Amino acid sequence: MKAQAGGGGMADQRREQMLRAALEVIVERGYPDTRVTDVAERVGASPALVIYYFKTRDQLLTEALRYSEDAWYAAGTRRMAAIETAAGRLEEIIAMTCLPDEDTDANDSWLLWLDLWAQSARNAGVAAVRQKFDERWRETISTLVRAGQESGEFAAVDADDFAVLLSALLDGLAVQIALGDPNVRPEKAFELTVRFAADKLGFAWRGPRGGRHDRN
Amino acid sequence: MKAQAGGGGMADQRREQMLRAALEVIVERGYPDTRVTDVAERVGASPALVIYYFKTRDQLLTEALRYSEDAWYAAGTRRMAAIETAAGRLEEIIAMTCLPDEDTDANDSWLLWLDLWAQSARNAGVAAVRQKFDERWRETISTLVRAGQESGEFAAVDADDFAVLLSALLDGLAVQIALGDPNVRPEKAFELTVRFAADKLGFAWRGPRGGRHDRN
DNA sequence: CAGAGTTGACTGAATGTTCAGTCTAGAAAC
DNA sequence: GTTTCTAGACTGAACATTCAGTCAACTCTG
Repeated sequence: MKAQAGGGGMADQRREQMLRAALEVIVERGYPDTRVTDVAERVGASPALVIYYFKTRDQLLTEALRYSEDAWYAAGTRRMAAIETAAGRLEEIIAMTCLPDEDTDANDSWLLWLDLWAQSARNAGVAAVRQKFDERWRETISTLVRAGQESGEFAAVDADDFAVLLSALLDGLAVQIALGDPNVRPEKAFELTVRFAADKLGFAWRGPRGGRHDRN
Repeated sequence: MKAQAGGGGMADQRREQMLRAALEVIVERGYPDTRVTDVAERVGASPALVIYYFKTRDQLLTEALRYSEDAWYAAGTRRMAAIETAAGRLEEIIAMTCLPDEDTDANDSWLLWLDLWAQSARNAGVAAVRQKFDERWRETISTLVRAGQESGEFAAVDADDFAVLLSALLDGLAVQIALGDPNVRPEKAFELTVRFAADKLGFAWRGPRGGRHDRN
């Protein structure tokens, strides 16, 4: 029964395992209803061990959110690095939030965001995670826009304003998509958003992708 | 539901008092941490009485959310009725979600929305409230757009697509505003959004002005 | 290299608290 | 005098966190 410690980095592995388990539970039950016991069960350990690693439930959950956001951001920048045109990179950003994806568990990210926002209102730790993430993301967008402007792909709009607008739009659409609103299908949301961006930034868009994942 | 009418709806008054109290507590503590006792205390009654009226905590909270959304929607349509031009009405809609307001507790609405969304993911009752509210709101926008098109104020864009876009944008901005993101000030959000709408619908906007919601 | 000591991972059984919801019975209204 | 409203005391379950200690794998030391 008891999986005893083997070699050295057991602890780190265990921690990460718990973080991932916590994310699963948060998606299933929601942040406030995620119990230490749930996480413990999922990694085949006792609740006491989870507390042993994270000190408090709140620390576990906050760290789990940070872990998830970091992973999402990293995946995003990794993907964008593989695309040459600014327009293509922008399209990828939009696709990441609008379109479900099989590689990552991006699907879960949406639900996680809802919890992240709701918790941010009262939990300082969570608020910090969100703040950092949002800033980073808007920064990514505005940098991308400036790059496109320098290369002549994009028109001369205010990059920061555009970043605020686009990120807000994506957030709003993500809510609808996460909650499965029948009036806002992912493909539709994607198309509307790209059209919006193309219109604002003045680049031509070649229409909806025949099949997404025409991987570079 | 079993409003016995009879001699003065004391019961109805009590109910509404409790609903309002519940909303206050939800804003302060968040939906999941709102206790029956909190609501009872706020109306100077016993927890047992609150349960007597609402049967379960969940029913109380769900009904409170519905109550709030209905009130917000009603306030919105009431205000719009007083404005003649479609562009003016649209501006009012945007102002309602972006700008803090002294009459209503609209400020609270934003935080309420975050909870509403997060709960919608797992609570069917709350999900129903949200679904209905969103649909109604988008309907309001698209109807307004069509009216503006008939009167020649607005260009011929797809009204439904525009409604999806605008409502998502407003939702996304509401998140930032609700959480007090320093990079997204209310006035800025308002201006960006009106510009977006004016651009899309092809009407002229006379720029930000102190004339509108001047409370100073 | 035996064994004494040390450490890190781990657990089962409390502990204490927090709440939603119930029960009993009294007060008010009709 | 029955129905409606109300409170106080209580129950029962759910949980986070603590505690005291187990167990195996190490590192010394003589």
